[in-house]
Amino acid sequence: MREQLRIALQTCFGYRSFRPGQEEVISRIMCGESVLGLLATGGGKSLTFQLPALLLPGITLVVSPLISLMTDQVQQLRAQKKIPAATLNSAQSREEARETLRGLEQGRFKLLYVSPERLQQPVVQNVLKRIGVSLFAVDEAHCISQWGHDFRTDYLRLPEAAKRLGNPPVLALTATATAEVREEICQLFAIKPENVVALPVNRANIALDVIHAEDEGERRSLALKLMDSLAGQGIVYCSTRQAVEVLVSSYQIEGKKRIHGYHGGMESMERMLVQAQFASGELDLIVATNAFGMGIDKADIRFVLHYQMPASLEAYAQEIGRVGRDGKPGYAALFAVREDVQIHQHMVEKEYPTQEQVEQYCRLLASGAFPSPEQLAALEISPETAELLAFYAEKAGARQADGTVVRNVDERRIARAIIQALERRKLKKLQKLTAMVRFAQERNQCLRKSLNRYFGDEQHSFATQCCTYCGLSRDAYTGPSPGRSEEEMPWDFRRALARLLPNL
DNA sequence: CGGGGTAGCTATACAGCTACCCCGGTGCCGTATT
Repeated sequence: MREQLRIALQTCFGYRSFRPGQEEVISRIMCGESVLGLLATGGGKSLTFQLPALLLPGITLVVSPLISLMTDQVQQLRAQKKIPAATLNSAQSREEARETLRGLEQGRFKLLYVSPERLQQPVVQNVLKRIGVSLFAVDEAHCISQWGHDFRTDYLRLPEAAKRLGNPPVLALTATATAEVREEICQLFAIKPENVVALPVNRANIALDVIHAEDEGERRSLALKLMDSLAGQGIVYCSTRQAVEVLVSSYQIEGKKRIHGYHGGMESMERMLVQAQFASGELDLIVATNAFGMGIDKADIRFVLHYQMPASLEAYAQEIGRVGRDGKPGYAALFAVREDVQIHQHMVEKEYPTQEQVEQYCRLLASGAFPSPEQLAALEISPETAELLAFYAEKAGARQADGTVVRNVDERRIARAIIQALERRKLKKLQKLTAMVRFAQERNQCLRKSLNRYFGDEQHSFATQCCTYCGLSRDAYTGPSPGRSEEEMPWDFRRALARLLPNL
């Protein structure tokens, strides 16, 4: 079989050999096993379901978190004309979606990309059931633990969907997962421990730096200097949209590089444009919230700065992991200011409903139906929170198969179950935050070891430089970057304006 | 909790200060609306 796979790889994709981990994953899938693949992004993750898609009889379903990821991949596949692929999502017109469904029924596709939300729709499930799903792939599977438990609960309904589709083998793929997240994914999809294919977490070519600053002012001047002096293209992560806007404006006053902000509050067209400009090298610096990341398939990003601390070491690892995929030296610096923990604490607090809100919600359930939008608004429960409450209420047995509420539901028991589930999640989030804080406040332990150990990796080798505490020369990463020329009119104009009107 | 914006005061400076208020991340989907 190994030989067959190699031939398929050569003839269909034009590669002579597999990259680390790929063959391992694919051969197990072809044996009908469910697999969890922990492969570095850019390491050819998508090939591990694209190749089986060609060899397996029915259709391969790919659950993907972002519309942009789905359209990108489908376009690429169509351009290569190797694999007939399609996607279903809300960016399409009704007509397009109908056409895709028709094509599916006629067996015109081998690969279908969908969001977890779309997969919940009965129409979609029925069509898939009829044509037969041979492989159920979940791309960026860390989203299950990262988002599933709070604002995208449909992620947690994936195992149920797989069951309804006749239990095809599942391939869950991600780049970063702690032992705990691995366990959760394995349990959800009944993946055997021996079918976890993991590559080392350690990124030997990235130097890890932590820069302690007393206050916001000191941090800002240090960061602005660093942004200007580091060589190559880079990303600066902030934890709020406001911080992004402010940092971009202050950089533009004196900074020399081509820079742009990026966050979820921007128009989707602008976001696409900015990402494309960064990819093509027309921008040197992106200042972003955690919205910027997935789907960035750029090998030569030279540095990532964390202007503020992220909410977990998972997020941190994912974000610095975008540096140096080409294997050349890269640099990651985290600015540590004590107060940064507050914003994350606030978000965790805000995210979950109060005990009283849960009780009132359950009282409404007891009256025989899921609360209406008006009732939810009266309780000051956001639509996202309502979704979360409905999910946990269902899990506690408050919902019947037809979608209505169970008669004479025990409101107290349901409320208790929901509150417990929410408390558990909240505690987990706070523990992750604590681990992140500990890492940021570290004053002598090797950062590489701390980070790798968090993910259960004991391999700590490094290529050029290790970390702040093992000794690090920042000068090694400075140098000229493409930058913008001084004569460039629009930029000079903008700079002059910024000087005059710093608040614009 | 803390950063940033703004109103308002002082009192003559094309500001500086304080007190106060507001807001804070990640994305599907579908329906109503511009």
